[in-house]
Amino acid sequence: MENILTLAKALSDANRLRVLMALMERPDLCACHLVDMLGVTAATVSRHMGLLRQAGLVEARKCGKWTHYTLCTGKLHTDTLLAWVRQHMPENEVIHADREFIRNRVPERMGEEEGCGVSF
Amino acid sequence: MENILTLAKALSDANRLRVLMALMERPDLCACHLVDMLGVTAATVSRHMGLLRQAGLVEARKCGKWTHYTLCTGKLHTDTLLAWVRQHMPENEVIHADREFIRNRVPERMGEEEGCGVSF
DNA sequence: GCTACGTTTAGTCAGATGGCTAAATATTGA
DNA sequence: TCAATATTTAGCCATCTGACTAAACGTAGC
Repeated sequence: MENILTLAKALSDANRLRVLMALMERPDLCACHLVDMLGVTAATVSRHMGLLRQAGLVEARKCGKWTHYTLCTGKLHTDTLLAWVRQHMPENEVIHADREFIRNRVPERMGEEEGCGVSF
Repeated sequence: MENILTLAKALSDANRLRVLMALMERPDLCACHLVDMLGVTAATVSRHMGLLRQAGLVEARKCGKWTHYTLCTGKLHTDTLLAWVRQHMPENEVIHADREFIRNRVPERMGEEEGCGVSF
């Protein structure tokens, strides 16, 4: 039950849902992108990502100064849950704006070595 | 997003998960059964059921003095979500005990007219 | 109408949650 | 080493949540 509870709580916040949708649109976003996209402080992003990581929904990869996040794949229960989120998330303004933000402000391919490659 | 948020929050409580699992085991439980099963007050059960109802996961049917609850079916997003819960809920002690409770203390077929038919 | 019983609502309280700022930590580059 | 930048941790505060009690509401039966 703990596992399901942890996953449900991880989805129980609008900003965390936005992050998950963003990572479906563009894997490998780094924290500084999420700070700008959500409009909250780096500290707040850090805590949200910690929760998503603890729930097993995302994994972090340190790349120099930057931390890149990716959706976890390969586990049946989280794969199914993320598919459910993607399928039933309505196309609202916020999600649409986030998608635009990513397309306009986040480079298509982020270098493996040189961090996120953009300064905001 | 609201809808997904509401559903995620509905699943974010151990007692509500127990209720959902109980309703999968035995549809049509009435509030007094849930009061005994969860070991909380009727007021608390009432609020939990209100949240589950608002989320579109259960529906209530008034039968004389008693209120019977059933899982909502027929909507893709909630059907999928409930299937996910059923499939990935681990067989822990609490869930097992609840199942035993239902088998031992809740009659197999509850009358349509005469309420839940048991007194505790 | 009155009583009994099941449920809901109102009001209160403790603990969890999400946000912030400030300080600490880690890494890059001069 | 020192400064700059990205992230995390600690500490604080406002709001949300889940529990309770007490009171209100609804229905059945006398």
